[in-house]
Amino acid sequence: MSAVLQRKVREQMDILLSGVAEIISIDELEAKVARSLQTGEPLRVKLGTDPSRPDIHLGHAVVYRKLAQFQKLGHQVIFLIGDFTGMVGDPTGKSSTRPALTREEVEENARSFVAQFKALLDPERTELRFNSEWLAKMSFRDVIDLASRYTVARMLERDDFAKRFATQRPIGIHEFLYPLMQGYDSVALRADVELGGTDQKFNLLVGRELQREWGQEPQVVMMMPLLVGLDGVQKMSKSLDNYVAIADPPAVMYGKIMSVADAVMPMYFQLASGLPPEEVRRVQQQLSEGTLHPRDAKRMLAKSVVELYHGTEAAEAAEQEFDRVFRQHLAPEDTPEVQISAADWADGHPWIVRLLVAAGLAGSSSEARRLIQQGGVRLNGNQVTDADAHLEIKEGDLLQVGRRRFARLRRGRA
RNA sequence: GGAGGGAUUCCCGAGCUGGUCAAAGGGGGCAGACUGUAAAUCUGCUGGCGAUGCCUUCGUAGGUUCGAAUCCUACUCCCUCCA
Repeated sequence: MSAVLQRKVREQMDILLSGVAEIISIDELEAKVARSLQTGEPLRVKLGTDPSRPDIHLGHAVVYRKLAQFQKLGHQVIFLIGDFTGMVGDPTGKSSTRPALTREEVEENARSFVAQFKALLDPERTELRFNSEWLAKMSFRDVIDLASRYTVARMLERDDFAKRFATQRPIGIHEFLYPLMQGYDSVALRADVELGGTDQKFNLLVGRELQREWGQEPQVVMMMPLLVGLDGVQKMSKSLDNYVAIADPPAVMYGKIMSVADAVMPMYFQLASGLPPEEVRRVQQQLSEGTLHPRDAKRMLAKSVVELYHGTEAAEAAEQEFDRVFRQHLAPEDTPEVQISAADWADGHPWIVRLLVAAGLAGSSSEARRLIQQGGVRLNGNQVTDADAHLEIKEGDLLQVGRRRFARLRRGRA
């Protein structure tokens, strides 16, 4: 290997290995990168995704950003939508079966994915594929052939299967097919590298085995750390509602990140912020030394993440808005206006309970009463204490429940 | 194929010798205090209704009873064990 080539390989490897949780194997990746540089043939880098949930959150983004690095280095990235896989229960989940999607839904979700990852990947240079392309064509004979390439013993190496088998909980035969399908995707795509979270290890490795069976060079598998959710305990997921979607509007995104547990801030800086590694290290050090207030660190974090997806201007606006609402306890700039019907308006002297329900700040009059009793209701900043009160209101009055739910009152026509 | 266990309010889960059960406890959520926006902690609330009472809820449909989440019958759905 020439010195020049060696240096180029080194450069790519430095970038590609940053932030990676585990890779199998470094040597194989280095060899592939070197060969790619020599032949000018880009590496084929695969990322599979579940199409049933088209919301990309910061946890996914960790992997997407790694994919983007490959793309920037000139490699061919393949965004695989597992539309066929979606019909089988995913054993990684809590044995909940994924819904089968219609053709239309799949296509719509695909568009949604592209729209979302535009902030990270260049759609023009991204190969978008669906695994039904090859899986739907397989006959039962083909499936048997595929199944014959793997053994039950090896399947049971998978942690989830092993546990369920040991505790005599059911394992559907079809669940064995799931890793096989994902692995076969790598064969069909002739993947050089497959990316995934650390929880995907088993499936990713099956891809290597199957590629060997089909006479291909096994893919390198690169696993990214799983980002914990906002609660700082469980992994980020939509169903746990502890996620930040990359499509979240700036203000929402900023607010969510400000609510992240302090303990996981360093991890967020590392995996989710757009800040360079040196900067991240500096912040982490200052935090541990106590020279940087955690709140200020979190502000930096929130701003940098919003900046990544929405730009500097939006990030600054989000920060100002946040300070306004949460530090100064003022109503947000864009306080939602609600139309109060004439009946509920009651000539400017509505029953407060009714008003709260009409404004959408309480789900029922019982709830409205409770909120008042607990001292959580304010009209123009004045606490309302009497649930039977008929208060005087006028256009533009501000009704507030709790610390952050506001409504600007407007008189409706009807 | 055989034997048995269970379905309770947003979730988990008591209650099931019939009334005192809108139903314990925990979780989640909401509100209040504290604060850094938090987290942790503490307190309260958590079916509906212009309400010291009334209405609807305990898998579904019937029945017994003055009265049923609690007893009986049928049905539906889950689960465990044996084969």
